[in-house]
Amino acid sequence: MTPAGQRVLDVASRLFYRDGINSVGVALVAETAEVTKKTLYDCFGSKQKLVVDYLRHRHEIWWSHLEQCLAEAGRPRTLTLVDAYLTHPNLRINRGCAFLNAAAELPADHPGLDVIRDHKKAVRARLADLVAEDAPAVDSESVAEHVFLLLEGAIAHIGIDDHNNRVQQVRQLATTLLDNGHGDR
Amino acid sequence: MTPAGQRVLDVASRLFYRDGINSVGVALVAETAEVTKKTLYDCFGSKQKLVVDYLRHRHEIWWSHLEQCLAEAGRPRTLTLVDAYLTHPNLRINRGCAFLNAAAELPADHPGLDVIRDHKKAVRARLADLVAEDAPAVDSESVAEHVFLLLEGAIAHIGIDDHNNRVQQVRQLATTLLDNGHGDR
DNA sequence: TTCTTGGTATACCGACCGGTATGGTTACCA
DNA sequence: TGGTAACCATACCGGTCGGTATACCAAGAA
Repeated sequence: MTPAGQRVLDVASRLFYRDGINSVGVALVAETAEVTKKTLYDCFGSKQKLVVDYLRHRHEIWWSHLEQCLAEAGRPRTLTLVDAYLTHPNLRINRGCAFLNAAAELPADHPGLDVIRDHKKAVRARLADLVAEDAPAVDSESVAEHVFLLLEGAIAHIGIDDHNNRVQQVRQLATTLLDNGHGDR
Repeated sequence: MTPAGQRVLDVASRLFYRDGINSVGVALVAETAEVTKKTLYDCFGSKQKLVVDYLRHRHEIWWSHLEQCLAEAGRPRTLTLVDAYLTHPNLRINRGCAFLNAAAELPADHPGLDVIRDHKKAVRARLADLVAEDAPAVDSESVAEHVFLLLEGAIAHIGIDDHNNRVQQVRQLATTLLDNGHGDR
């Protein structure tokens, strides 16, 4: 990817997340990235593809941050995943989940929806791994689903409610779940 | 509200929820409601106000349905609230939560955001009442928050994932929570 | 009977949308 | 030396956006 293309992607990621995909035109993206529309279209071909790349890019940043946190962390690493939502330096999570937000405004046939589904599936699967690792005694699938739902609920509410400590609450709830394994059966 | 105005609001509710607020123009709303744009603007004044009324309308429909379910239900009524998300006849919940979706695409200064916050706060408070009623022994605030997060997570994923039984899972988890009161402290 | 209310139909406005066309400039590389 | 790749600037395209203007019509109330 060329420097200009990288700049476009970075700017698009920031603006799409902050203001919504449909509210941000390609002209604004190009102008903010100090690039001509021609260059933008030479790099991405269409807004649709730019949106897909935005989602993929966002996933990659988040995923590599997660894996790095996991590599450095001690047990239980399930809580490390929860913490990763709070500690991320690059993507400021203050408008909820970029993927849920995108899913809310993209048309039903947009290829970006596949990226969103894959992202959620990946997080959900990684979470199941970690729960199985942390609490082998409990029904890990069920506890993973439980924690996943809590997390999704908390993140969806970031930027809506004022009190952002919901993720912290999820952390505490997850701790209890790992201990006594409730949510099984 | 005049008959034409009512028709506009009904159509707008359906289209805004199905396709997203920013993707639906006032011209399409007017045309679908078999009404002139002039009539639409006589009734609502602006798209912004139409959006606010859409959210309020959606809340009122949902709320009256909930209260009716609660009036007819036996204990525990916490589960009745969960069920209400599944059983609603009028508003087909197949694209996630209308309020979370709207919050994802509205600009930060849109007055509709207040309606969204109020709606969520109301549901959250009603849930706390019901938990206190169903399980007086447990820390009702904490369990209510727990169930609320589960519900929000499940509803946010309707229309993204294929398997829609997440609300059913929440029902089961909530049952367990009411029994043993975990999530407290 | 006149006047207000709630409509109709149509045409228009400026602004913005995603996307394209033309042409020029730099810099590196064979 | 010549060519190609990565950019720049600008202007334009058809279409849609939210919103307004003009003019007409029908029914119920004064």
